Parts: sequence; structure tokens; C-alpha cells
Amino acid sequence: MVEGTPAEQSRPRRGRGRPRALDEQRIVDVALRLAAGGRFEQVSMRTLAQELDVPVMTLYTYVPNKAALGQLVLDQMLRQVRVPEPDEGPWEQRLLELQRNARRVLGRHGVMSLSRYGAGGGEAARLAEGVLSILRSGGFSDEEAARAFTALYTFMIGQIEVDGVDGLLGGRVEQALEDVGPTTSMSRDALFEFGLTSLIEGLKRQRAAD
Amino acid sequence: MVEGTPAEQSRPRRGRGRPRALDEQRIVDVALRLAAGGRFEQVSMRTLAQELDVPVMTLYTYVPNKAALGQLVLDQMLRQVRVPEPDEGPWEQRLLELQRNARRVLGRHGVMSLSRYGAGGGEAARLAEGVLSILRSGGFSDEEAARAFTALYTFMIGQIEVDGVDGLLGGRVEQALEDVGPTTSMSRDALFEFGLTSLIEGLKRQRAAD
DNA sequence: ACCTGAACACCGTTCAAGT
DNA sequence: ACCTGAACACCGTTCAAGT
Repeated sequence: MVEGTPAEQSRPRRGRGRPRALDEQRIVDVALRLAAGGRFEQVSMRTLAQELDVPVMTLYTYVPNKAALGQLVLDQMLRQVRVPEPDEGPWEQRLLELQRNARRVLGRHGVMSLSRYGAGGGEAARLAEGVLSILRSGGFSDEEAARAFTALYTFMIGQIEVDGVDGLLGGRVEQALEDVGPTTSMSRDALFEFGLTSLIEGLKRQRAAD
Repeated sequence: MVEGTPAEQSRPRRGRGRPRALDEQRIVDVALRLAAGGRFEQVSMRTLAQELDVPVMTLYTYVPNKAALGQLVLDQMLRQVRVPEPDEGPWEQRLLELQRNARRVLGRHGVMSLSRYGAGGGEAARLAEGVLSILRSGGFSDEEAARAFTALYTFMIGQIEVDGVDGLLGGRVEQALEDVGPTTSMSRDALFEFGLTSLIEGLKRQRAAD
């Protein structure tokens, strides 16, 4: 799909057919950067264009609309999530590590409403397959693995959502939770580990019970 | 805080001081109705005003801004979530039932991005206290209960988020998940029960292990 | 006090015209 | 083909003026 012929590359400035001012990748990169610390929804096409020093409508030469751009950005984020290799420890640990990676990557860039941009690109499928194969290596049948996947996915979406609010509020979700009632000495990271460990433990029991 | 004097109530039509065309409750009710099947964010102040047959700016006499209205709407929704009484069965079952209730209520009205409107009103605190007291009755210490609460909260936020997308897409989340990989014969309701049961089971083990 | 029209500062995107 | 200015159909909210 890469089109650049040698001819084009050797004389980029003399181009008669006006050199493409932009490319999809650059748009996605800058969108990702602007979204950092906030939500992708908050980045407007106008702001993005301004940052790229280009009129707004030029963006639409490369991307059909904002939703499509969202999918590209999501895919780009997910690409950075590493799936642990089979030899990197027991399956529970690999599963934990994968989810840790995902949370870290999604947290580093601005968290977007993940569930809203759907599976879209191939990266989501890659990660899903990663989770499933770890579960299978842990003795889950296909059906059991699919069920467990859904539960893990739901928990992760919730975590990202909560982290997202945290980011927007400047680390004050604990405050909000305290206002509501419970207090714990655990950090947010520790609570994530705790919840995920508990869930994995529970899923293991359900499998054994089958 | 209710102000209505008998005098006012006995001659509502003759009011010299122009009868308040609206009240907060009516605005919240209609907002809740309009949000049904979608997201509260999608209901615009303009649409809401139109439905109430009132100029947009009149709304701002009763409500400072849309975010504040969101909190009122959220509180109104949470008010409908019943907390099971202590004599309604073992704690695991009561916990499951409470979460089921919450999901049903939040699903019936349009799901809003729950986490985005924060604790706000007293209803969130009421439900949190409900969950905590059930956990305590299950032998969790305060600290353990707080940790477990966070995990359950995270899972619930994720579920609501996923349900929300489901609603917007017309029940096609399964489709999206299938595209990504895993398939299961379970319904979404069954998967919710499965995930929650697993998590509760895991939390129980973590408590026992302490 | 309660109410409200006009206006402001934004959105994403369509459309027609430019090279 | 690639690019783009103007315009459209929206937002939430401020402000000043009305009763």
C-alpha cells in the first residue's frame, strides 16, 4: 500500500503534482499527542488542523471523518501493547502482565472512551487473541476462555474509564470515592492489581468447577 | 426546602408573581426520558427546552448548567436502585442482587457515562454504603470491604459502558466482540452474571487468604 | 425574582470552487 | 487528485434587557 516511487523520493521539492502536505500517520501521531492527558473526544478537528498548520478541511483529504480518525488513533495505541510470550511465566502472570501493559499504554496517551470506537483495526483482534491463547494455555476450553475474556474485557473497560476520570480530575478519584464512603490504604495501581488478581482467581475457580 | 405555602397552593392561577413555569423535578424527569435508549450527553439543552415547551435560557433559572443537571439526573436514576435487606439471603446473593438492580435501572433509562458525573448526590453514597455493609456482613474487614468495593465498582462501570455501546449499536456488541475473536453461547445477561459471580468468588478467596 | 432574545465562542461536516 | 474557503446545522452558555 506504500506508494512512494523512487522518483518521487529523489525530488520531493520539484513535484509538479503538489507534494502531499500531510499523511495519515502524521495526523494520527499528532492527534495522539494532543489527546494525551485528556480524551480524544476533546481534541477538535480544528485544533488538530491548527497544530498541523493546515486548514481544517485538508484533514478530510486523508480521513473520512472524526470517528474514523478515532479508530486509527485507537489502533495506534493498541499497537504498543505487548503480549507476553508463552515462556514468560505461568499463565496467570502473563495475563496480569498483558493487562498491566494495556493499562499503562492507554493511560500514557490520553484515555479515549475505548468502548466507543469499537474493534475497528486489527490490533484489538491481536490483543483479544493474545488473551484467549493465554487462557487456553491455562486450561480453559474455547467456551470458557470466551466467557473469561468478556469478564476481563469488562473489567478493563471499567478501569480505563475510571482512570480517565482520574486524569481529568487530576488524580482525585480517591477523593470522590471517599466522599461516597469506602477508604483504603491501597494506591490506585495496587487496587487495579488487586481487582484483576481477584477476578482471575475467580475465573480459575469457575473453570475448575465446570 | 419545600416552599409552597397553603396560600400559594389554594390559588395557583391568580398568582401575581408569575407562576413558575417549571420546576427542577420536571426538568430532571423529562431529561431522563429523553436520555432513554441513548446517552445523556446526547440530549441537548435546546432539545430539552423544546420538549418542555420553554425557551432554552429558561432552563438556566432552575439549573446552573448541564453538568449540574447531569448530576441531578444521575441521582434520580440511582434513587431507583433497591438495596436488598439483610434478611434476603446470603451476602453473595444480596450483593449480586444489588448489582443486578443497578444494571437494570441504569440500562432502562439511557445509560449515561456514569463515572463522568461523579458521586454528586446522596444516592451514590447510599448505594456504596449498601455494598459495604453487605461485604461486612460477609466477614470483610473495613479495609477488605473498601478494596472489594473498588473492584466491584470498576466492573460495574465497565459493564454499564459496554451496555451503553450495546444500546447505541442496537445490540451488536456481540458482533463486535466476535469480529475480534471470542464467541460464547451465553447471553449478555448471563455473561454479566458470570463475570460478577467470578469476581465475587475471587474476592472471597482473597479475604480468606488474608 | 423570574424570564428570555440575541449573541458569542465553539463543534463536525457538506458543498462548490480552486489548483 | 488534492486542496480549501464559505457556509450549514448544530452545541453550551454569557449578557443585557424585559416583566
